[in-house]
Amino acid sequence: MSIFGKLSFKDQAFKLREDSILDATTGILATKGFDLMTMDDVANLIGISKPSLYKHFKSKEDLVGSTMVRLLDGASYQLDQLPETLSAKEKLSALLEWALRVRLEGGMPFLPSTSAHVREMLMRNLKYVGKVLKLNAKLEKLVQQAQKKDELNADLPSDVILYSYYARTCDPAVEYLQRFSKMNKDDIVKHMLQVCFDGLKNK
Amino acid sequence: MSIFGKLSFKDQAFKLREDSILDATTGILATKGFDLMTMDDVANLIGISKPSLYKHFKSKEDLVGSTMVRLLDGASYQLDQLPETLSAKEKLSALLEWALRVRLEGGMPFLPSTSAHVREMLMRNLKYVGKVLKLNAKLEKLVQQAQKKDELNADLPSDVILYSYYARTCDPAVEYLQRFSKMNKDDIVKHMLQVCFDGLKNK
DNA sequence: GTCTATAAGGAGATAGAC
DNA sequence: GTCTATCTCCTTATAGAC
Repeated sequence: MSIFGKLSFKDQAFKLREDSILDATTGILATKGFDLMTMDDVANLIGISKPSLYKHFKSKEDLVGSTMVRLLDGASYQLDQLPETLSAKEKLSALLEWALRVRLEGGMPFLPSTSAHVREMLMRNLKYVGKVLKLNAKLEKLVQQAQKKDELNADLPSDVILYSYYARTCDPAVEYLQRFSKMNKDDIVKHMLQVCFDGLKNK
Repeated sequence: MSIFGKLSFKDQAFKLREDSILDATTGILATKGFDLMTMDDVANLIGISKPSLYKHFKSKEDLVGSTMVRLLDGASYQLDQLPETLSAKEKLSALLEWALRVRLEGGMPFLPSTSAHVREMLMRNLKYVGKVLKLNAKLEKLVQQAQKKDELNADLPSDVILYSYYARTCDPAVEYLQRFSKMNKDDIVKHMLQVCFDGLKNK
């Protein structure tokens, strides 16, 4: 009994440390990106040594994969939490809003759009691929529902809408607005959502 | 006279080689990105040795800067060539179309949006910065003209439109469509333009 | 499990021969 | 001006002491 308790506590502590490693990784990935993030960066940020870091994650690839998996879990959770009363388009909008706010708080985009290198690496991660496919299927369905109900443009191919939707989650305009305009976060989100669904042209 | 001729010929050959180096760099940047592009990649692709490459460009930073400057020159040239009969919005659309086609042909986006690291590097390049500011001023003016004539949404802040416009020139949806859909280039361009100006929602 | 120290390899940049 | 060979630094990853 006391052994179980001890193990459980140890496991908890281990899990907590892993979470803090993932937090650090998320922040560094958001600012420096994959290629420039070093294992030293991560270890130094949380005050452990590099070998200790490797006790938790067996490689940089593993560490980043785990980080992305956690992010995907967050997105899926958000999507599942949305009230059923929302329309398909409203759900898509709400999830995009969540993703934009995550980024504005120092998180990172959950699409590895930036680099073919990173994309290929993640595609070797079965856990990641599984979760991506599952989330993708849900979003694909939402897009098609929204098109059927004329909430989204039914003249556009579904994949054009879906890929453009993904692209908006990592739209660099967000960083530019955050850096160069005096706009607050709420206004940035509001405008990004409007641009996504209504476009740049006059209504 | 013959000396002048010889020098001029040498200069021409030099210029030609430099152009082919920039071509190679453009292609590699488009596929691998800055961080993963090595000077060996560039040298090998055009069949010269690395030291020869360094005779033309004194560093990787210099090489990439020169490549971006040439790309900016191309964009400015395109913009200046557009007939004066086009409206401000039509000019913006035509330039975006040009940028998308450049990317579909294996070129690269002309916004270093992907990486803060690359952006900072380019900002140290005075020639690059000068040309960016000049092009940016022209585009800013076009955006404001289009808003005044109600071709673009006047309710949106100008910088939201401008940054979103830049973002569309490097929209990752283009690569996804090119890779995963059977769509031809003309259709990709058409849809990307529509999504940019009209958004995802039903009209 | 944590650290110090280090191996192994990659990539920017250059020396020096031709 | 071009190449072969090399320097130097950085980064991933691990060996081995405690």
